[in-house]
Amino acid sequence: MSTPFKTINTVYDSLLRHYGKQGWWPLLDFKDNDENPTSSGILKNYHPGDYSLPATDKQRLEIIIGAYLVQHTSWRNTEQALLNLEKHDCLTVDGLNNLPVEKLAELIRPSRYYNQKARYLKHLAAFLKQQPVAELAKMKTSELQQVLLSLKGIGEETADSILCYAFKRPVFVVDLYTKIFFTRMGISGYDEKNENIKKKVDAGFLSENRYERFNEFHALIVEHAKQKCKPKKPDCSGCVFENKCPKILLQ
DNA sequence: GCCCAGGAGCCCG
DNA sequence: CGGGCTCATGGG
Repeated sequence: MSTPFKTINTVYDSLLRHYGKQGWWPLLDFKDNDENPTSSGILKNYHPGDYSLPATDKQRLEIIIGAYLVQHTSWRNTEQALLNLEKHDCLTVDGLNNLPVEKLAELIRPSRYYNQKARYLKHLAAFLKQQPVAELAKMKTSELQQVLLSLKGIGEETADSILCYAFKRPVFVVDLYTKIFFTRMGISGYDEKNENIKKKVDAGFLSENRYERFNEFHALIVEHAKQKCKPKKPDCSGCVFENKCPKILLQ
């Protein structure tokens, strides 16, 4: 299935106009204020339009850990797990390395599969002790992607999320929402390879402000999937694409 | 009670 | 490779 790059940009523009800038990736503390490191209990710290974030290695690490925790988990539960980690000074490489895996599992319990994720995060922390986030940030995107994919608990989607939101690389994150939305819209086939879907978006986003567009597009698709293009029960009435979407069935 | 959330590893044919 | 199973919280 071939999709003109014009279509990608039209869909992106419509989503952005309708939903606005999404402010991903949310951070507990985006002021980097040492006097108030725990974000005073505020939960959804989105930062719409501020693409200078993340600005520190601590913030990058927070996003990387959040990317593990959010797997197949609501952001609400993920936030709680992150707040528990921050409260116990474990949103750091050393903090994680000094924490027994059982205690870690306890702290991240609100996120699902916490025993598994605790093991993976211990593995991550041991790796980052040798290869700090600051070093990863210097790597080429393709090399960094291979490194991320070599870690237990990081698959294709999580690797791309980390590349885009923690390291600000121009990478389009393909998730199940994306496949469903694109299929219904006739942009891609449901069984189409992620690599092919990425190529279509890459071809569309050739202009300036590339990173910003990759950042917003995935976040916008997630928001649209939550509100309207829901996986099982799409709510097409009042959808931005109500009159344009061919509503192709998923099979 | 049901349903679903910003997935990945592993094992098998 | 692709399908099926496991992991195992909390809100609506």
